Amino acid sequence: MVDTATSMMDSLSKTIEDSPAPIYARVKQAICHKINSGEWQADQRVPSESEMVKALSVSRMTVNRALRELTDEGVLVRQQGVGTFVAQKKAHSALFEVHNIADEIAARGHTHKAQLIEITRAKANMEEAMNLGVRTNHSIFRATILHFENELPIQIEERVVNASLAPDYDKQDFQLNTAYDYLMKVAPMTEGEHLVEAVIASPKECELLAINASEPCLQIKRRTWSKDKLVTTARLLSPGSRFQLFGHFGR
Amino acid sequence: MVDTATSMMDSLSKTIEDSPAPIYARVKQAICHKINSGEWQADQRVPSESEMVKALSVSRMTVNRALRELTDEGVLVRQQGVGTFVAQKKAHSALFEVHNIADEIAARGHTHKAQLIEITRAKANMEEAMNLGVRTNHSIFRATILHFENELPIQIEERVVNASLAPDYDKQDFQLNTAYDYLMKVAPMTEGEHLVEAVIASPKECELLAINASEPCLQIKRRTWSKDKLVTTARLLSPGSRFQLFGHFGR
DNA sequence: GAAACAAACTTGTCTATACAAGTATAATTT
DNA sequence: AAATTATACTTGTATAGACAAGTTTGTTTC
Repeated sequence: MVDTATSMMDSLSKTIEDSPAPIYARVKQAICHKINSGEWQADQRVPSESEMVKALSVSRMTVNRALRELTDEGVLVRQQGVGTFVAQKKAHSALFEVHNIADEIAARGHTHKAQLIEITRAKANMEEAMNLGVRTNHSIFRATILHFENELPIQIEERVVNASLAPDYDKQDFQLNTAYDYLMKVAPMTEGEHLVEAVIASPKECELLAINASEPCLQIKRRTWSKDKLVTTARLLSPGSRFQLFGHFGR
Repeated sequence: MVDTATSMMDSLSKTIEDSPAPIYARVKQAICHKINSGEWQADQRVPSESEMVKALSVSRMTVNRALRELTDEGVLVRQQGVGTFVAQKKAHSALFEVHNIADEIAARGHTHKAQLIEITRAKANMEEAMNLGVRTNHSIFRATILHFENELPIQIEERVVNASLAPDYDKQDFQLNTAYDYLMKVAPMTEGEHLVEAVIASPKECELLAINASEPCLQIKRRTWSKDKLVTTARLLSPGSRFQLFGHFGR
């Protein structure tokens, strides 16, 4: 319906005004806003690429990139020759909920203790910069913390924090694990990802964890964002015999 | 190094010849082949976009799309002004969203194969009954499947299925992995939970996975519900060196 | 030798245009 | 009215060129 399409496009073009982000990202944002607000319903046809090109005065490649990325992200569904439609919300979406390890241990009725192995303020090397999405030599904190549950070492935490976003990170009391609370306060977690694998710990790590060299360990690499900013990367290493990871998805 | 780059590009351009797939997809494939074969190592710099444009006689937009998509998939790491590098780990299996392992492997551009080790219809013993939320002696299927990625064993799947909810489970073609599709059809997944830990495989499992006895393995125990019914429990075992688990939360 | 500056290289993004392939709609023929 | 054909619309993909922004390398100056 022409009137409806015009109306959709008119408000869509209003939505993407005034932002320093790339145009393709703003188009994505505007579309998501339409969907999240309920204005565009599941299975509803989205304006065609050429309609968006006209309404937004941008190139088709830019519109195409926005729509394609939203399709990859499961927000939209496209079919060649037919059109683009709002995807139905998936029945399940699995998440790790990221918890404060102290709270997890307390929830088990056990006692948590943290031992700060080291913390330094430094300039990010190239790898750290890439992992944190900052420039090389950007100011960071590097911290290594050993966590105990009922006096038993349960996890080595190696963390790199963007010092710009958490300037007083090194002033926290790591024995009370206030560092976690501090991070949540200055840069509330909005997004994260984890990579989990089974590894063998290095000799030094075996010593810290009080395990022998052949014991398998669970390694979790986690990156955490606040809004669009990558706040911290962490590598968590736990003996397989003492640590499990639980996840739940669905209702 | 010019010679090395020329060599890289020469063989890259040979790799992408003769395929009906879109050019951007062929470029992706060729790059993945270089990486998976070990010819391009982690952290190694990949030829620049303009080098690839020249060597492959394709447009920069086409190359850019291939590199960008591989970056999104975790295969490559890019930094503006610096270059494109091979990422340190393979594209990882998305967990906690439950996917068909065959689809995950195909999405990486690899070949999946499944070998049915055994399947039997049986009466649930007490432990199986408890795990499935059914009565002891309830009718179940027990299946053990060995999954391969590019001819390399990557995972042992031990599964127990509630036969009432999936009566034709044993009639599926496990080499084509239609069992997964069948389960999704008769009992669509609405809820699940996972328990992940690092373990050492048994000698028999080491043999199936073609690993030595000291290699750490990732074990995932998963329970899956359809509506309020527990459909299946699975134990997935993968060598740490070949398998990672990825999770994402937030937007 | 160090610092400052310029040049070159690299990725990020955008525009315009074109053709391929698939589908829906409109027009024509029977 | 039904079938067939043509047209229009839509997404998929590709090319060429341009400018912005970031980084590295080379040159010049002190």
